[in-house]
Amino acid sequence: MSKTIFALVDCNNFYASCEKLFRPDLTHTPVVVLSNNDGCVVARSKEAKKLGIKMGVPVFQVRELMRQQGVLAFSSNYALYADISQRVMSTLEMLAPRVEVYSIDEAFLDLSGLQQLQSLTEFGHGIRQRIQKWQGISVCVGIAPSKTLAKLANHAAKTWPQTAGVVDLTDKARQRKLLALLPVGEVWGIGGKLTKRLQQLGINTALQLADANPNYIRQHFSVVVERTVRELNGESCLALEEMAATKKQIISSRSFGERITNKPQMAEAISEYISRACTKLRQEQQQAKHLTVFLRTSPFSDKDTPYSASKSIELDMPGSDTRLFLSKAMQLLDALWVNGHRYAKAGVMLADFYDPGVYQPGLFDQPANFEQQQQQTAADQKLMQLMDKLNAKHSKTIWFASQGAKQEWGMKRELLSPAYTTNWQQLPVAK
DNA sequence: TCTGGGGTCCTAGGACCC
DNA sequence: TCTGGGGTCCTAGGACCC
Repeated sequence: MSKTIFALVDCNNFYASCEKLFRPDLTHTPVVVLSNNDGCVVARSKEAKKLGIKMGVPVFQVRELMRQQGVLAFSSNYALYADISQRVMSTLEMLAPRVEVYSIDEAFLDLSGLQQLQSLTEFGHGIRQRIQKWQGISVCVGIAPSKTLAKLANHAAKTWPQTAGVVDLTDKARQRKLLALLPVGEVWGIGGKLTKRLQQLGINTALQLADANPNYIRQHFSVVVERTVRELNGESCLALEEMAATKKQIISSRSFGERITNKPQMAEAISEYISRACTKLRQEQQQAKHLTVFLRTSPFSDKDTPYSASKSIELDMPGSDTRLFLSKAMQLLDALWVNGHRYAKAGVMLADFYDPGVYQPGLFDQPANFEQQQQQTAADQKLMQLMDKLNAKHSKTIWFASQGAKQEWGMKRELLSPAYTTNWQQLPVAK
């Protein structure tokens, strides 16, 4: 049995690259992509990075710089990114036998056994060339005996141009050389808080973390960090997961384009979120028994009195019918709503999932109700299926009146690019 | 004036039981 | 008056990721 080898393939500046795909005129223009409501910078082209625009900054803080430097901004266009992502992932699936789609712009590949047949570095370059040619997206490839090391190898491939976008970190000496160069905060799973605590113990580099005693780390931190230490030493603790795990919760929430101060508008927003969450729930072919609704004012404002509240409810039986969750959510909203606040955000969460038909009623539930409920459920399911089918073609073909037609509180997306690949009306035109 | 959204996993501590 | 200890389950909150 040969040793496991992972590759991490990660798209470079993914959202910004997607925006440039159909705009050859922007090849050398600095481009940023904004979060919902055009609030923060969530992606930057390499030109924008060079200008010092940081990931996650609020747009208003860099607006002047962007104007001076001619940086072009786009609202996030998830329909486009998801479509390009799918194409990249299918290409990877042709090139490697086992692929784990880790996020919209990253995938882990299992390269075990490949070493006997060809050079891993060459294989990495093959991936880069193919995706560049077929999708027009540039990727970097990191190769190593554990996922955590593959992440670092990828980081190295992105950081140092002389690697030409591929780093093979299967060699132990090479691993240690790279680890010594990297601050501990660059390690996958080590965030800001852990970095601080580790530094207090004199652990500043990735190599120092790798050389720490796993038991000591477990005592002072957790099993998670202990696993990271082992992974840094080339011991694979995190397996490749090809099958997407079934979700345990579904959240739908948004910041409002404008603050909400009246309850009917809030009811519209909550209805919209319930509708999205239930659609997702049915896509997952699951039923939920738990519902949470939450509202809050802006945590950044110092003139608004802060208010943040959530309430939950357990249904008698798990379900996926939008109407059922709508009526429960409105009850929760009645209990949560307080007049006089300027609400900035709200959302709903579904949890406690069951496969349809497997829920065991409790000892004291009324069996008589179940038969009735089940008959009703069959009809309800048909209705929901029909609705999902209609909305799958063109979202918002039909919707519940409570969601509101105008949605004045809705997201700001003033800088949206066309849906080049997912809408016939907006296909790119070759001139 | 303007600050994203959607997830997962782990731990600590309380409630409860025997 | 004296007032154990161990186990389980659940929840809230913290930390991380992209």
